[in-house]
Amino acid sequence: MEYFKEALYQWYHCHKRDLPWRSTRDPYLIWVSEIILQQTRVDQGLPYYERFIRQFPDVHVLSQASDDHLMKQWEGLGYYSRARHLHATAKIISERYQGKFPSDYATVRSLKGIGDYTAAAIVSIAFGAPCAVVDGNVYRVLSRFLGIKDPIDTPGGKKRFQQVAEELLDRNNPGMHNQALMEFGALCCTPRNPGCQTCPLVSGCYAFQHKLKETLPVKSKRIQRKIRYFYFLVAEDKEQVIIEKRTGSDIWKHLYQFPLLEQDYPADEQLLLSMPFLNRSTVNHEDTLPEISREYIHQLTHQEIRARFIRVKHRRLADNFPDGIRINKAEIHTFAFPVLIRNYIQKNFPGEHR
DNA sequence: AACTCGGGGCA
DNA sequence: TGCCCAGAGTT
Repeated sequence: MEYFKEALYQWYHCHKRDLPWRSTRDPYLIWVSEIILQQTRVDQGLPYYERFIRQFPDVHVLSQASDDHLMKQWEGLGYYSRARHLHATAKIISERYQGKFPSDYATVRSLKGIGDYTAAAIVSIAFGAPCAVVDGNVYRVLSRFLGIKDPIDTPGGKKRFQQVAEELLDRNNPGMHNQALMEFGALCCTPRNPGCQTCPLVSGCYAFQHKLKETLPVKSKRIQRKIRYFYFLVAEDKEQVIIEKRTGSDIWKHLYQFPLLEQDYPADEQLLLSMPFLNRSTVNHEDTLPEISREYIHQLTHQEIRARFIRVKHRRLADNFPDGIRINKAEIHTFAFPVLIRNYIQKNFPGEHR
């Protein structure tokens, strides 16, 4: 495997991208970048990273941030529990560790939002600790090059890949080794249309020789989507509109939305207009009739959201939203919304965006 | 072990 | 459309 490693490092030296978290060893910055990059492409995460560290340049500033401001910075990035865990962990580091980021794997691994991958990434990159990372890139590169057919989404398979990665690790420079493996998977050994023509490792690649580059790595399960129907009540008058905060164990926790009626099936329009929740917005003869928006379809990994917005323009918003939050429309852009709702807002609420 | 958490990019 | 992305937490 020395051939593999030498060729990989050579490739990395020539082809690595110039990314901001590569020019620092500040564990805080490494940590933030790793959390943002969980299940997120570099191209998508990069602008969020830049803005995030500008807003929160160190762990103390982050620990002092308000929840809403933090979520606003994360708006649109998805997997919002990452932001919550980041916040909680920043407080722990700021208080219990006096702002000094722990440097051993076990302690780092015990922090909220940091699993096996992220702990290994932080301690290897920031502190040079001999820990091997296993992420989607590593699964792909190792399964293809070595012809490992164990599924990557079962405990047994994960254990196998972890062992192989640890055996392969260059203990002289674990951070560089880990990043080289991942960068190679991201740029050359890609999920589809891998660059085998220009690959420096092709001569030893099991998948290439056996024409298995389309079938490796192996996954045992496949995802299935369920469809949910969301009907949002946009109750407003000239100055104000009603929103509420999402709680409970569901998507978009701690983001805001308009008062919601959810169904497992599409609602008939007449039925919709007679919905009890619409009565919360007392419609009287001085108000305009409800307007029902087009259907917004929002694809997520495990579900498809089909949403409509029922907009009621009141002459004067009554005090009948006990669990809602009454805000000035001019402030609506300071709250974090799911992308689906943000899209609606941008088209239907004039004013300064961000 | 199986589910669930988002959003965007790609063929 | 289905799959994937510098995965982690919950049940």
